[in-house]
Formats: sequence, structure tokens, C-alpha cells
Amino acid sequence: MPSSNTDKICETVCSEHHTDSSGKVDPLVMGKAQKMGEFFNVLSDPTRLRLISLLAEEEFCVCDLAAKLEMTDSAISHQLRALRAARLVSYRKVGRQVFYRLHDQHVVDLYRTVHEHLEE
Amino acid sequence: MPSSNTDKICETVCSEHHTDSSGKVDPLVMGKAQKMGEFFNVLSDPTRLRLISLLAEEEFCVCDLAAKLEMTDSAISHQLRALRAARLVSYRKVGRQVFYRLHDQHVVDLYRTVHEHLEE
DNA sequence: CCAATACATGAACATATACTCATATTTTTG
DNA sequence: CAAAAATATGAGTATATGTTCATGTATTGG
Repeated sequence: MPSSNTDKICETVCSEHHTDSSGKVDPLVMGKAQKMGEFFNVLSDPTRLRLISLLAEEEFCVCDLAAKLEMTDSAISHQLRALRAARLVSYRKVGRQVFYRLHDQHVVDLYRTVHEHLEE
Repeated sequence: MPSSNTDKICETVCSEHHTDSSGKVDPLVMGKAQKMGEFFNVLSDPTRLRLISLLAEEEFCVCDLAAKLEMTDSAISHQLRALRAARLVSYRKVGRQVFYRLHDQHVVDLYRTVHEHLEE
């Protein structure tokens, strides 16, 4: 028989070892965990991170981003759509070009913090 | 014909609009983008985030974590494995139980920062 | 020792997603 | 206005991943 969470035996035993007197610690509710997961998921793709690394320096149009990553305009446009949906980037239209930039300083900070963290 | 990044026309034109005098901004190299993506990917799953939310408060054994999330021990163990591989959690063995905790304060901070950011 | 408990793991399946290809939309140019 | 340029998007495909199920390992208790 496979292990099951319906066996409440362990919970009772383990709880006695916990330092928290209340013993009541609830997990993030599903809805919030889902939203938070979607946010991090946007940051989990190498292509999108490379786009962010460029936009952390200055704004670029789609065509330039595609050239710098040596990928098709279409692939880049799809990923920019995901970054837009997550409100990680903003854009301004100039003629038939669209210049993208990071949405705010908070995004820049988050990127740089993790970037430095992985440099150990 | 589909759009292609081999059309260098735009790059030349766009670059003239850039404020950066050098015009030389390179993206994150593939290897680093891959590593960074893997890190964020671990944080992109609702179940793992719910585990982190619990471990941000105190340490728990696998059985308790499974009970609190109302999931099987197996599913939780698999996810803890991913969190271990990403060095997001540490653990200590006590008898036949294994107590997990967040690896360091940096993880707690990262979680709480994004958690607050999504509370707007 | 032997059975039960707590946890870990391998395989399989179902779902999600990144890219390609084709096509659509908008703006400029001749 | 017609053609081309810059970007956006829908469908399809190949790959990645989260859970379940079955089983393995280690520790405790009778």
C-alpha cells in the first residue's frame, strides 16, 4: 500500500516537537500560491531572462532584441507578450517600432539581486 | 515569407535612436540565463511555494507538511527534493523523521519581498 | 527479528509551454 | 494606393514537469 496523507499519526507526534505554542501555521492559500507561481514562472525562462538583462541596461525595439539574442522576431515577440502580461515590461510605440523597457526599478532590483546571488 | 532575424535593416536604424553611445549591450550568456532560469523555475510551482510559506515560519517534518497541504507524502517528498537541489531548504534527521527548514535568511527575504509585492 | 512507520525514488501519464511557421495588423514609403 | 517593414498572433509540435502508483530504504518497537 502506498504512503498516504490520511495517516494522521505522524502529525500528532511531530507537532509535540514544534516550538510554536499554537501549533497553527497555515500555508499560503492555493490562489495566492498560484499567482506567485505564475510570477516566478515568467522569470524561469532563459530567453525572457536574457531579454530582461538587456532591458536592465536600456530600452530596445523588438528587432534589436531579436538580433542580439540571435532569435526570430516572432519568438521574441511571443516572449515579450508574456513579460507584458506579467507587467514586467512597458513599451512605447514610435512609428512602426515598439521600444520595450523594464516596468519599474523593482524589477531591475529583483533581477540584479538574484543575479548577484548566483555569482557565488 | 516569415519574419526573420537575418534582416539586419532594423538593427542599424534602431541603434541610432539608442542613448548608449557605445551601442554595445550584451545579453546574459546562455549558460548563466539557464542557471538563473532553473532557480526561478523552482519557485514557479504553487506546491513548492506553499511549502516555503510554511517553512518560513518554522521547521516541519515531511509528514506534517503533507498533512498541512493535504497532499500525499510522496508528492511532498518529490518537491522537497527539488527544493534541496536548489539549496532552498536544509534538513536534519531525527530518528526516522526528517525536519526541513529554509536554507538561509536570504530565501526568507526573497519569498517575503515577492509576497508583499503581489499584495497591491 | 519482523512488522510498521517515515521518507525517498523510479516509471508513467497528463498537462504546460517555447519555438516554428503561416498569417494578420499597423505604419511608412515610393 | 501598393508594397514593404516592424511587430503581433494562432495553430501545431516537441519537450519539460507535477502528480500518482508502486516499490525501496532506514529506523523504531514489540
